[in-house]
Amino acid sequence: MPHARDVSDSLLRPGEFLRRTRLSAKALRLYAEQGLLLPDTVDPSSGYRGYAAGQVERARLIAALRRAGMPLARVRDVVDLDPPQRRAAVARWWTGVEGDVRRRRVLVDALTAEPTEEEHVYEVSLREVPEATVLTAERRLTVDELDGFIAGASDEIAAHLARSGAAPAGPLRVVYHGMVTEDGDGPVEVVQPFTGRVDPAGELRIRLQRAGREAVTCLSRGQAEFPGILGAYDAVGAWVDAQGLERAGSPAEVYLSDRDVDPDRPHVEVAWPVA
Amino acid sequence: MPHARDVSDSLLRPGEFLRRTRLSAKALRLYAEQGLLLPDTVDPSSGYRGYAAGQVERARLIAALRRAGMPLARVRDVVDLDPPQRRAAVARWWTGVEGDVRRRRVLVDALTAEPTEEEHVYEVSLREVPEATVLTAERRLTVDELDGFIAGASDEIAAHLARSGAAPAGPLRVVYHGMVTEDGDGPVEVVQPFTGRVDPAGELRIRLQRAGREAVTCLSRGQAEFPGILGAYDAVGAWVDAQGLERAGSPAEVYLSDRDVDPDRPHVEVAWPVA
DNA sequence: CTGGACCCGGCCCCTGGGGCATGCCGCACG
DNA sequence: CGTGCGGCATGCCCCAGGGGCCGGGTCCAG
Repeated sequence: MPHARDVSDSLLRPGEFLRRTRLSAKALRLYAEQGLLLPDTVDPSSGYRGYAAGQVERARLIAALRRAGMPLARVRDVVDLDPPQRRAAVARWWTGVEGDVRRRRVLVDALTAEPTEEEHVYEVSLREVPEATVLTAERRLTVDELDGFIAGASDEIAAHLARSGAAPAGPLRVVYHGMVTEDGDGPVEVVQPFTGRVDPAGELRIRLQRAGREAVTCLSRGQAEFPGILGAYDAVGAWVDAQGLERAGSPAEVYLSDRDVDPDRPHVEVAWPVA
Repeated sequence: MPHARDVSDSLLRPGEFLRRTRLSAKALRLYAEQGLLLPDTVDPSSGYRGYAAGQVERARLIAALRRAGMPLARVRDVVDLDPPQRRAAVARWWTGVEGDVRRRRVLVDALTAEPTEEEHVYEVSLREVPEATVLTAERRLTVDELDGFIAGASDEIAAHLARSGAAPAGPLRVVYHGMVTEDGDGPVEVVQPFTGRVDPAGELRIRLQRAGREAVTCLSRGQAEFPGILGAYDAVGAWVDAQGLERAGSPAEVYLSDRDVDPDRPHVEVAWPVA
């Protein structure tokens, strides 16, 4: 029999604790360093750690969460909750994971689909855009802030329109002013046409969008997943050039439907103003 | 208009290439260093990289695969395949990812399930084990080799029994000789009782398993997911002690069903020989 | 010729550990 | 009472897949 048993009948040396929890030595030390699973006692002279038998359960919980793929930072938030809250927190986290997997699956589906008629999938056409009064929010940002900004700005715009008694008149646009001409990710403008009278508020501005023509192609949600959408920009730009037209202003994405709808239905247009 | 356009009408400077592919500068340099996306030209004096316009497509493919979560090493294997093979390779990889997610989901389900009657879920009982002739494979290994060894050994055993005209007589057992008594992960033995005559082959050995008694509890697949199964070992061990019996020999897992069946059906028993 | 945009290489940081080397600790056995 | 061995600690380098910052070189327009 090993020796550690009779020192104190519930103080486990690391080796024994490892066997009971099937953690790795490195993991165990890491959790100790990070305060996630502090040893019951640490011998000040030798540095030897001792774990209480009651810590086995906590260690196994941590091991289970890690095996489920939960990051240590979140494990830290979760382990100290009481069981019902903990279950809820784990479920919330897992919901996010599943969402992420769904997004990746859409991408993979697009990558593994037979090309069928991928070439002439971008049917570009020309259309007239009437003058419109629009409520806009504009910001310079980097790629990772993009989704958050668009979601936040469109909510803000919708709320302000509702407060003012005005109504949206047409789909939401996101104009990328900085695509090629400027540095980083140039200004991005979220644009909502509306009818009625609205005052500016906070970062929201009102401007007139001039009438004009634009080249446009329509994408399903599957096609619009990054980075496939870049092909649409290329296609529209090339079509404009091929028609002998001139690109004027900045390209935009026009959102025809909310997120999370059928991936094969028309979802977004890529539009480029021409002169 | 920026300057880079007229040097060579299809040679892109990094900045322009970044905009077209929406990769990050760091990623682009990394891929160049790793030979995944080599620049068309590198100015020997300045080190400036230049990309051909035709490389945009490849870069976007890489970006898409990375966004789907494919590791760079696998991206490297996949990008150079011709499209049909590439689609197949991506699909194969994704199948593995989905399998991994399923495994994690089982764990999360177990962690988020209401405890209901978790305490007395381990119903331990005592049973007689008759003498049996068994074909076994034994090896010392570490935790990460475990699954592979068990799968390989059980296949090998089944094949050898079939070759010899013998038949399995009872479920497969995995005996953990090293659980507490020895270092690392002590020897693991895959044990298949059989009827008929069989000669030893390769690493496969034949031995007699003595009759005896064992304490045993039955687990569903959900309960058996690591590390929940450790609780079952604890429960069986504690039950043996509580009955005033003595643990004899090494604990074993008895596999009643194949993998990937209904997570709530009985799947595995944890058995501990007693004297 | 000078400013500013652009670009290079290098360094340190993150997560969640794996692996190795070097050296201490302390228990059992001879 | 020494000695050997297993357990344990510390420290260092490594991985992917980059992010971020710094110092300095490049290149083009005004």
